[in-house]
Amino acid sequence: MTDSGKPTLLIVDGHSLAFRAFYALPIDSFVTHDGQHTNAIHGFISMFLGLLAKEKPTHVAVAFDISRYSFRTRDYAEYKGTRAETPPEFVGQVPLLQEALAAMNVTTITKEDFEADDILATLAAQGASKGYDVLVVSGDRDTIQLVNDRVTLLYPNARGVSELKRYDADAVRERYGVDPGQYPEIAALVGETSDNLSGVDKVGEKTAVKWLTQYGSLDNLLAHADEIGGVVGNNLREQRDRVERNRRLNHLVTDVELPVGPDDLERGPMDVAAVKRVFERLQFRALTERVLKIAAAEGADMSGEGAARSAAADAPAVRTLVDEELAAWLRAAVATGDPIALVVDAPLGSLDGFGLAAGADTVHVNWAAGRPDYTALEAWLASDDPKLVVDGKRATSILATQDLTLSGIAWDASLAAWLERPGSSTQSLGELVGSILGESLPEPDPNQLVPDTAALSPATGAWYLARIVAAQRERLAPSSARVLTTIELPVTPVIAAMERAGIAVDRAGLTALNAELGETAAGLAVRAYAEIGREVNLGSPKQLQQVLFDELGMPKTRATKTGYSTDAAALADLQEAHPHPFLGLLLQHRDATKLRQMVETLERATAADGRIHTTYDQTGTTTGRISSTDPNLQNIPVRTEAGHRIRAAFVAGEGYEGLLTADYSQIEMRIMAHLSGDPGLIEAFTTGEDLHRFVGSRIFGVPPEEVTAEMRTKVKAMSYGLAYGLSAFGLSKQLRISSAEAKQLMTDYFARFGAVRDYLRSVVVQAKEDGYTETILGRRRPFADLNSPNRVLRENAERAALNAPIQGTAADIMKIAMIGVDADLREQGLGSRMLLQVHDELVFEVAPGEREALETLVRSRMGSAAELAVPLDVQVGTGPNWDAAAH
DNA sequence: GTATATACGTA
DNA sequence: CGTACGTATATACA
Repeated sequence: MTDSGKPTLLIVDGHSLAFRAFYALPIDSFVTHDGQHTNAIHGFISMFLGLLAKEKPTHVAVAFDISRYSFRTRDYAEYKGTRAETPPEFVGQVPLLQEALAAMNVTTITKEDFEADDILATLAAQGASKGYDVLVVSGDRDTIQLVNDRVTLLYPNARGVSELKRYDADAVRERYGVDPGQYPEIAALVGETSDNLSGVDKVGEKTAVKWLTQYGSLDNLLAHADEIGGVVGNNLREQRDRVERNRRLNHLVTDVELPVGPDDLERGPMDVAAVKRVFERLQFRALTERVLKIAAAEGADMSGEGAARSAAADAPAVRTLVDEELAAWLRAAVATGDPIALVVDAPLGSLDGFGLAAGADTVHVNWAAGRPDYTALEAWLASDDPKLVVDGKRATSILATQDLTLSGIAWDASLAAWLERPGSSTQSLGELVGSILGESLPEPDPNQLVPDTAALSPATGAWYLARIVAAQRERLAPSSARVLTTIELPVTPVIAAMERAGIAVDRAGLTALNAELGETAAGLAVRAYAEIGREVNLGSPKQLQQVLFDELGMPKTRATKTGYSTDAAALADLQEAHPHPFLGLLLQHRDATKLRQMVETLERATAADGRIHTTYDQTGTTTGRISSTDPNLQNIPVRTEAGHRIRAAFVAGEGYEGLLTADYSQIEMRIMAHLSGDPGLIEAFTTGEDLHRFVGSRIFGVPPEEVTAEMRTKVKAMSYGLAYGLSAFGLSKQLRISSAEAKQLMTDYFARFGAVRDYLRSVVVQAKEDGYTETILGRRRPFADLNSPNRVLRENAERAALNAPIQGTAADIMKIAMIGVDADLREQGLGSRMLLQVHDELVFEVAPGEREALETLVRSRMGSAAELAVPLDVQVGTGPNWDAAAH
């Protein structure tokens, strides 16, 4: 800060910050019309403007690396050798960033044979000696060594570049336990993965600090290395040369010859015309306003250019409304016809209030349950008047706890963000502000018990939300917007209702099963111990490896990162090659323990109402499926005997006559038949013959009745594997047949169903061209690695791309069916309700006397959810519990 | 306490 | 060398 009156020198490591920004901001959200990616530039400039505003530096420079080669790579060729190729989307961003900085009249510095950090080190040393307050901004930990009384480091946190952590000498001492100057000694001992510098094995920060504290310096430590005991001591002595090399390399040079010194870096007025030109080319809008605002404030010549528009990025003031004021506000806001942004304020899960934004008009409403004055608000919430929300399912659920209905959701920023980038993790409102608007919300530091920043008003949140939605509407692909409005928004309340309903469980049954499985497991463990003559932890892969490979001398299995596999498949192989009773007991023990654990989880998850309420994640998958957590009810066992008993514990609740399950049979294969248009496969689904028998008869050239069980098994594995990109190798492994036979099987399959192969190939080709796949309903999934030079990455992406339209279309169809079923249930005034969704299966609770009506409407809605070239077959079953209702 | 690796349940 | 998930345990590091 300049409070001291001293000049402040701000020096930034351009590459490291741009690179951090590149990974912090979505690649696809920042692309100019001509395809130039700009996310790194945007993130950097946004951060940089923040620094100018906050730190008010009098002198500024940004240093860049020239290449990945420097005097350090000559010393140690592998230095930074593990760094991946520069991502293609990053290419070109640095020169543009340099142009932007030039327009802003910021000096950029490079130096052949040195890294940017050396430039920072040199300028920091010069600045400090000339009496500047120096601020170093870098994402490279080596710059910690530059910190002293005059020099402060600003270091980005893991999330990106929008927040910088301030390291003065005290902060470094607190964080690392040593003086800044000694940090490189820690780093030398520990190593730096990102620079490809390995440290002393088994030595982490803690040990390094302990040693340095004890011996005072690295030199002294090395001189007394023989005093250190244990494995680490040995490692230190044996790997001393690594330490010395690391220390040599992480020392930053403070006397690089530079064309400029600190005094030459005084900030001058920006070239407003140039700023506009460059920023226009980069297609930055909000950022242009920010930079022009700063330029104006600093007295740049704005003449003839028109002053920057008034502060659009400043949130308007918030009013808190009650009673008639609120009713009037809602009337007026609704009358405009524009949607109102709504933020439900419930940080701890219970409703505290609302934030509303209509244009720049932002209001806050405190919630007090049962207050009659909220009639207008309640009516508005339940109305079709358009609303913009974030995390609509959570909003819906929280309102439901107060018997409030939320309708009229016209846009959900969370769903839109997910549809645009289904691979990204779910973002909070604050994160969306960062990733979409490139701004940052003032958020309280989560590490502070007593926050020093006031929490953001939900009304201001709503104002940001409206801006986020505007940006999303602008850029979301039309097909994705269609998926949002026709599938995701309408299915949200259906999912929320399933969560609220939960499913009843037979607690006594679970408890009994738990005890029984516990005894079984204990008995199996005792017998297993007897077989090997000692007790081991059967749940520890490490100990099992010891027993199997060292003590029992079994042949080595598939290699894992930490040794050899002991998974079920590996144990089955072992049993064949080297039979031993221990193996069978171990497998049975695992099974019993796993199931027992699952039963216990279910018992613990049972709520006071005797039901289990899972949470569905509508934005948790890349393909469009929903996932289930706390507990996961989409992976309840089904195949084994004990699995059936667990499912039998899911029952109809009080007042219901039973459960009904409805599932799509072979929906993915049907979708594949439709998408490929393969006449053979389409016929398979229209003849009424068993699918795998039909396909088997074609492949093996025998009549359907002569397809043996073995043939059917092979065909089934082949068919299902196709949609996953299964290889001949994988097929041979799974079926335990020779790879020649597997290859022949695939050849025969494609000879009969050639269009399937053509289709699967075309999916990948098209995805390579477009950069994304699309389901029948228009749901997109982007792929980055389809053209990667890295074969593993590329082939993984190819398989995922091949699967995405199939799995995704199935997910779309199921969601459409759920929307239809839910609508019918309400329209027909039925009391039956939807409880669970397991990807291709729905579970319902049947109200008395409604079994037939329910089955009819479920069959109808599920069967007609999509019009494919083959029929959608729906299997329905009913019974007192989930197991009995299955078929 | 947190992160990683392994194993395994479902569609 | 088969897609998509979530959860549990052990283990190593803090």
